[in-house]
Amino acid sequence: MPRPRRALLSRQRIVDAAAALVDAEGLDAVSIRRLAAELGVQGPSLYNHFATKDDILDAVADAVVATVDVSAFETCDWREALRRWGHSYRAALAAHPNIVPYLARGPGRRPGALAMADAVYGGLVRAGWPPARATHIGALMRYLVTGSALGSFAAGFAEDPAVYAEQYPHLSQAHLLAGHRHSVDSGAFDLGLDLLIDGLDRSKGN
Amino acid sequence: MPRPRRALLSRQRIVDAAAALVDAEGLDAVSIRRLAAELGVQGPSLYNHFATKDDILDAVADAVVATVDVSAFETCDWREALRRWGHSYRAALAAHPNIVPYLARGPGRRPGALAMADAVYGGLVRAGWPPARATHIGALMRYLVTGSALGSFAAGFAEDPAVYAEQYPHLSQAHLLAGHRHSVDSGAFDLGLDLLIDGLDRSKGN
DNA sequence: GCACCTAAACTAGCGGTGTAAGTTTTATGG
DNA sequence: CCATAAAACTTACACCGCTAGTTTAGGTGC
Repeated sequence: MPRPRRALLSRQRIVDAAAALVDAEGLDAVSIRRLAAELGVQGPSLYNHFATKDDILDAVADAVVATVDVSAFETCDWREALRRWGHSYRAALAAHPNIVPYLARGPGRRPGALAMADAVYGGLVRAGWPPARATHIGALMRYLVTGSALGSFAAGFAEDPAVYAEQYPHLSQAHLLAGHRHSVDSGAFDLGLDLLIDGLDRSKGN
Repeated sequence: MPRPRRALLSRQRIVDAAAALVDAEGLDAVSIRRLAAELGVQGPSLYNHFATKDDILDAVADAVVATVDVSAFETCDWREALRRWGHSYRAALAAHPNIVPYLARGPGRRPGALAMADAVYGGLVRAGWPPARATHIGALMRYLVTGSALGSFAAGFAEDPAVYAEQYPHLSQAHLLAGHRHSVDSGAFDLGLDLLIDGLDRSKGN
């Protein structure tokens, strides 16, 4: 099949299909040939629209980041804005967990990530934070969100109690963690967000 | 070459070579054949010692985690212990940044990670923290450390100011971040650790 | 001391990967 | 109306993780 009368592909269609495939079957399921097959096309055709496979995944990752809601920095107190942003940020990653390892890898210099950084930094500076401090706060939030979205802490423990009995005396209840996985992970995140915001609030007056 | 008079390989030698290769050239440089070549051997020979490539990388990751110093939980106040552990944990990952994306991916059920969890959880509970809270604190620290070790925040910004001028009004100074990369990243981590410990300290009395 | 079994290397090869090169046909701009 | 660019194609390369089967050295029981 030479050039068709109407284009079969577009950047948007490719990104959408890649995102769906990542969500459904994970990062490893995304190969050029497999993705092309989902689009009814041969593998190398994708290179007419993207230079490399990573460019495709970059676009998928950025699409996820672009869904984060930063509007609170326009309308709310900085405390409430940080809280809403943090929850929205984490929720966006949690909605597409399979792309998170990729997203966390490289620096996010794409439009969605930059727009988010712009809104957050601008909001914090407008609220009176010194630039250096605003940078640290933004970085810190990123650490917390990506760290929590990346690997479940609770899932790191086997469900078989026998694993711990012998060698790890304090982990005798650890096998229960996997069952409460979501509440443990979100509880830890909420704790971190609270400590962070309260601590900043207290330090601001000084 | 059939079986040699003296074994050429051992699990330890393979892990050491893999760690060196990861450190020197990154995760992508580690292929079975390449790693074997470093060891003066053909690729499939490695499968006499490890079942899969991931098993090798797991061992590398666990060796890094095993270097984290948790002794402070035996000798110090929980506040100081958390601080020392946090710094040691982050330093261990920062010393081998290329393995971090791999480490952050999967659950760490290997001996080094479990020993660390055991010491931390045991220390916090001994200090009087309720088990659920101790779990959250451990998880939170992991989020902070892996989040900060994983991707440099500062490196996410291009050094070319022109990138920002048009579209991102608040990021006009962002091109300077890459230059202060380390101080920005460690400053944000230190801020987070301080806020976390101070906040916990204040909440403990209640 | 010999037979046996396992260990640890090998070679060959399968199916899959990302991507480069070159081909063909269609759509479009000067 | 023709030249050019676009968008699909096919072919092919070098590499990937891993399996299977082979060969020989080392250690163990009779």
